[in-house]
Amino acid sequence: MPEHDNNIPPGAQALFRGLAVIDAVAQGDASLPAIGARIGCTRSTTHRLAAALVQAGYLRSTPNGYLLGARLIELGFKAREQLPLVKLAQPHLERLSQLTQDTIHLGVREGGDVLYIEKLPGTRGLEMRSRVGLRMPLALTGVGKALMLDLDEAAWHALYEEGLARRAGQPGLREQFTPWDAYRVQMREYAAAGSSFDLEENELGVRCVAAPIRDAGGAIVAALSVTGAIPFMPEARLRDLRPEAIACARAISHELGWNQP
Amino acid sequence: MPEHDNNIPPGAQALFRGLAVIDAVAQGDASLPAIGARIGCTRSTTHRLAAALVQAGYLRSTPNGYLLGARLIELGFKAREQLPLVKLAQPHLERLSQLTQDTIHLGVREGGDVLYIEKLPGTRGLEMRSRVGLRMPLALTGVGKALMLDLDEAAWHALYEEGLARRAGQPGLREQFTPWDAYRVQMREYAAAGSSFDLEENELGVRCVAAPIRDAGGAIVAALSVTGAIPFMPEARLRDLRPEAIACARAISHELGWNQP
DNA sequence: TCGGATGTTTCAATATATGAAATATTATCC
DNA sequence: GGATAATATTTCATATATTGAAACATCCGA
Repeated sequence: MPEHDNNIPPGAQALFRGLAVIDAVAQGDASLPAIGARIGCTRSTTHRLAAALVQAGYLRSTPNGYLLGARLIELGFKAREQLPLVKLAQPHLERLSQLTQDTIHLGVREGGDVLYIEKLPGTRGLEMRSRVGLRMPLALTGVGKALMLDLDEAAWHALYEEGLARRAGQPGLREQFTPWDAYRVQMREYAAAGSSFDLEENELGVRCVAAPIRDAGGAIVAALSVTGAIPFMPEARLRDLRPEAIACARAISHELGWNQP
Repeated sequence: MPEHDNNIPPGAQALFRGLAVIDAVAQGDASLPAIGARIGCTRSTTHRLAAALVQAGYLRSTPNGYLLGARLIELGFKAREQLPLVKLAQPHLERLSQLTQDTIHLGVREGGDVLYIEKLPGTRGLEMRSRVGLRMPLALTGVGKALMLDLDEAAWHALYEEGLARRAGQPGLREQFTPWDAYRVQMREYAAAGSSFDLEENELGVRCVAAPIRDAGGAIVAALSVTGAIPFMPEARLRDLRPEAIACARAISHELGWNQP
């Protein structure tokens, strides 16, 4: 539920309403009344915007409602190509994948979320829910925590709270999530080590090691993770994988022009 | 270069201009003057729309200009999920891929283009330019021709001309493309056989067999192809692959509720 | 240090998007 | 199958949101 900035910028109400229609459809609203209710517009306005979006290929109109259109598929892949990171990181991720046999993720920060921009499935069978194009709260994933390593504690706390709030209402809710005190201690350790873990906090039965990728200026611009189901990820193996993940991330950082330790 | 219907629908000028900004950026325009020139707006208007799109995550603003934003990655993958076809066809395509070792494509019609919605790379090394999210003129590709099989000759001719016109100005232009008379004869044969070929018309050194996929109403809604580089695709093998491609397409059609011969 | 190009903000004028209401279409129920 | 509700689509007067010009700021390369 990517919360569009609710403050509509001046002079772009119609555009924003149009984009809100796309959002509504992306969230599953298929009928005009449903879309209209979500974006707060009358039937005629909603219809006009939706019709325009269909004409532009951003939506398609099926017998049972509106769906996202083919133009978005096209733009989505083009957008991914415009991230030089994906192409550049590919060979490194492949190598890591073959080395570990596990699932590899690559993600970037997008507001308070991590957005996965690449996933190499891994050869151990077991599939996880993650997919390219999926968003997850930063604070609840290994990749997300790696993206947070350079932030200060105030920012950690804010993202932690935001993540927990977002999780409320989710199906797999675990009532007693790591309390903030313990979380902070962990994050400090991760920051010191230059790599984070995720120990089933995000998805039951799934663990991962993650490491940040830095650009020429040293800023964290992405993170990768090695992820696996519990049977393949005992504590010892996680520790062993850590240097591998860090090394791979560093190699990619190097290609981006980062040369510091 | 997906030509948006130039007739803007009434009451959606601002929305359409915003989408035009996205298009311009997708086509490589990075600066406001470039975008403004393409969409025919003043600097202030262009800036306002672009700024709004950045705020919405549809664009991102980098030191050297605008690029497509992360929101589009997200929506692009979601759009693909909303095509039940992809998920449904997956296992069939996998089987075909393993059987043939070649590259498998799945595409749908989008205006006068074919839009690839799935690609299984194949294990023979040789990579081709095609990618998921890419558009190609219908008339110039194997998948495209399979999507055209049910149309009449007038439609074939229109798409043929459109395809040739589009190709003019492309780098790999082959001056003497199959003339219309020969093309028509080929298409008739394809229509009778329920499967099309592409013999290097689209990309030098690449050949494929394609077959249409039909929905419950018998309408062609997609097509798949088995594609390979010339060394692996002698005439004889192409002929042998034809029944395989047809069978696979038919199996998928069956899942869509199509039961006729 | 300058000059040209690009990015950003302001504001009055009006073209444009808006919602109410009327009409057409489709689905649902008895 | 016919009546009824729900949804889709079109029309149109109104006011509001969008527009472009112009002023201002900022960034480059010379």
